[in-house]
Amino acid sequence: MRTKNSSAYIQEHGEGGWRTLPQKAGLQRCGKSCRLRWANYLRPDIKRGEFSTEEEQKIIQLHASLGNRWAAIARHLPNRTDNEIKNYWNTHLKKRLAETGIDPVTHKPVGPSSTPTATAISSCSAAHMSPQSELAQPTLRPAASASTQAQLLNRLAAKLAPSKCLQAIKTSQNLVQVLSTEAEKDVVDVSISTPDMPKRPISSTSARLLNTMARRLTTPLHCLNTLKSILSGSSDDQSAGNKVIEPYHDFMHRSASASSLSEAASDMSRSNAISTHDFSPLMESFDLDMLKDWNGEDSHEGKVFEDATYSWNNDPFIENYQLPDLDIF
DNA sequence: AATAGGTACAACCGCCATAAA
DNA sequence: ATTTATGGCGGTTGTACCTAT
Repeated sequence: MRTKNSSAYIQEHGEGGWRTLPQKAGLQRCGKSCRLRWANYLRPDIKRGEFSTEEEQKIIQLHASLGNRWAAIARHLPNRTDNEIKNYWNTHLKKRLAETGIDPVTHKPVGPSSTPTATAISSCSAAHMSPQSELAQPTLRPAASASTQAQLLNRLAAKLAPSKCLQAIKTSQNLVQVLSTEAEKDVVDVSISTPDMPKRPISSTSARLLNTMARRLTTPLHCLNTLKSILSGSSDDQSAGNKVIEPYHDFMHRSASASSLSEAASDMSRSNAISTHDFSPLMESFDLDMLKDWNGEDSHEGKVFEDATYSWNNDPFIENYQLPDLDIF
């Protein structure tokens, strides 16, 4: 195609009228071909070059929610074309996820059983994490020896959007009873944040809250069930007895409708309420079996998580472990 | 230097939705 | 109500380029 002709024609006459464009521009192409050439290559506002880490993470998150709806994904990445994103997914991201033990279609850990190994969780988490999260490792021990417990929290932290989730936590009567005054203060701090509020303070607060939760909740199982309840908006959680968190539940309900997902996500994004991510794959990957990895690992050796007497309080690792700051988008 | 295999990305194809006739 | 034109979309292919042997 003679690029100069089509570009000049479109810049002079604007987009549209693709059927007549080839004839008027003196091209031996069909209109459809010209439109694609313009949309995917010639358009002057197209961003070229390497995808940033932020863009990569956004694509992964959006793909988990939207699937192969490249045009919808592209709308969240300014100046990137759906074709470019599709190609980048197929040639880079899909492969990278597969290598880290994540099914690129379902975004769940792969393997003979549905139970992810600690390594898979860690890798998955890293694949989904922000640059800050990826770089910020536990201060007390290297990442390679981080416990599954920490990885669970790490992964959760990477997924949580602060405002709505933490507001949900705040409104959870069960948790408010469990959390200390200090923790609740953190929640209040977050709930009054505005869309213009810088990310880092929110993230730090989110991390502090999760750390506090990890310390205060009586057992890992209790914590897990509570978190599952919060994030799923379940109305019949038995162990934690939480009530439905309306705002979050509303989002989940709206997200269930593919046709309205984009609109719902857009609404929630505008209100700084929650990320566009669908948490259901995350929730399904929170398999109780995976908690068994806690047994016999490092400082948890010999402790059985099902044991109701086991408390995270005074656990030296949890006490001192600092979740990395989160990248909220 | 030649070749095979892999990779990246633009382009193509077929299907679908929608608006206009 | 039906047909046609048009544009949008996702899957796939073609090809240039790179790398290893």
